[in-house]
Amino acid sequence: MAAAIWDRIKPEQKSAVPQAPCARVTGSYAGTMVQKRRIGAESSETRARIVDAAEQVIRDEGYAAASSRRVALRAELPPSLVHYYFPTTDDLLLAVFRRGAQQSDAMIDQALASDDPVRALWRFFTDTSRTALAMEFVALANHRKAIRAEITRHSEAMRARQTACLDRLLGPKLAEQGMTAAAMSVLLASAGRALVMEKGLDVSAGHDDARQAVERWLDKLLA
Amino acid sequence: MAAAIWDRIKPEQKSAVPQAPCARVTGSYAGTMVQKRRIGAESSETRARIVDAAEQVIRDEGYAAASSRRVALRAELPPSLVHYYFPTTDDLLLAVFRRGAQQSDAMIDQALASDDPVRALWRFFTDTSRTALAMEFVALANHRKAIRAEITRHSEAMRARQTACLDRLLGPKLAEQGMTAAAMSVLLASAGRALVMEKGLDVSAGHDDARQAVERWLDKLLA
DNA sequence: AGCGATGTTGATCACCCGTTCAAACGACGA
DNA sequence: TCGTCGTTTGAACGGGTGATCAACATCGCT
Repeated sequence: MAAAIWDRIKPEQKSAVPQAPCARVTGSYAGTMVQKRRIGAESSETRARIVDAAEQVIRDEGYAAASSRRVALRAELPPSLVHYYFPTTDDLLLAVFRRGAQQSDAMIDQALASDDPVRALWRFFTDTSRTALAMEFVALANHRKAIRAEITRHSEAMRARQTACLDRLLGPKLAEQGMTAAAMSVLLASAGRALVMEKGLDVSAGHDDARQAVERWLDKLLA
Repeated sequence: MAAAIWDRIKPEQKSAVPQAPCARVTGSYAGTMVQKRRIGAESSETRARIVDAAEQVIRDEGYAAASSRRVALRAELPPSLVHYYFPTTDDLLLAVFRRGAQQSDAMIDQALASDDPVRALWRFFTDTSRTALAMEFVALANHRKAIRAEITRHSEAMRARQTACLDRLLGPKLAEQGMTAAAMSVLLASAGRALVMEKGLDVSAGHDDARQAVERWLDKLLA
């Protein structure tokens, strides 16, 4: 009766979700912190292959399947190699996110620099493959603090850039409707995400109508 | 070298995510399938406590933390009791979802029956606690087929009900703007979800503006 | 009192996970 | 040729997880 009862009585004992069994601070030396462990070069081709595999796993099986071992399996590499390049699984996920974020940034830059920036932005927001991955990371953020911070940072930066651009392009027009560029950025992004998310669930009622409504609105703004 | 290589060479061996080690079909008897195992009554108070605990865990720590053992810990019950009432973890998650869905339905009914149904619906869409839980389930749907089907079913039903109601209330008004009730249902829901989701990430740029824009739009429609 | 249905418990199986480690491998400069 | 450094490998440790089982407790009914 002794131990078993304790196991279940204590309502809170540790933080959420698995987590590492022990801290990874192997080498402290004469008072100065030294490199905890060797880490593979960032330029390595193997490293890139691991990031690729991780992104595929997240895409295909959801972020919950993105364990270091499963990623290694997909990359056809031994699991320990994953940890050679990414000491922590968080490091790996962060690398995947950062690469995706960079690609998103590039796509947005391209959209905003095109000759029909607003509609290009709308197309970006409704781009299925990219948005689906982004949503996985949002879900991931709920219990991976390191990633959460990065997502927040990046989201805010994207919003700021889009808002500035939309304001430059449509500021006065939007004001006529009692609207701001910031609001437009939020609403366009939200509509796009919703369409993508629901499509992933095979829910599509009203999607064509909604899409048309948004596009009609854009037409009116750009007239 | 033998076994280890095999472990990592085979790119696909099993389906995604952990899963049970063996099928749960203990009792087949003389050709007829019989009850596989005893299952607790649906009316049980303990069962309700388990569902409560599961919902709390999902809310607080994300769905990935919703393991049967963690739920049991939160409910201060031995883990095997969870499996007595919910043979499969999917069963438990499904029960949590269904209860939440029922509550959502009730809230929507109440909103649509109120004397300002449209704005009440908008308030419902921006209700933080409920929407956050719903988002967890959307993420969950990516790799739990049983839950995915249920979410799809429920989402479509909700959409249909809202669309019908909005059409009755605002049909002509919406047509003036080249819009449909279905589009409005999609767009209102998407805006609400986005606000909630981003708030969870501590991203709030443009939120006040977006909220105001939506409310101004509703004002105009209801004028 | 006896008995079965219902609820509860702790132990156990087999598996997956993150992480670490010591040992090997391979290219390249001394 | 040797040593070194970056890379790769397999095994191991500790722990979490879904699921099952045999036993025990409790209650209502005959």
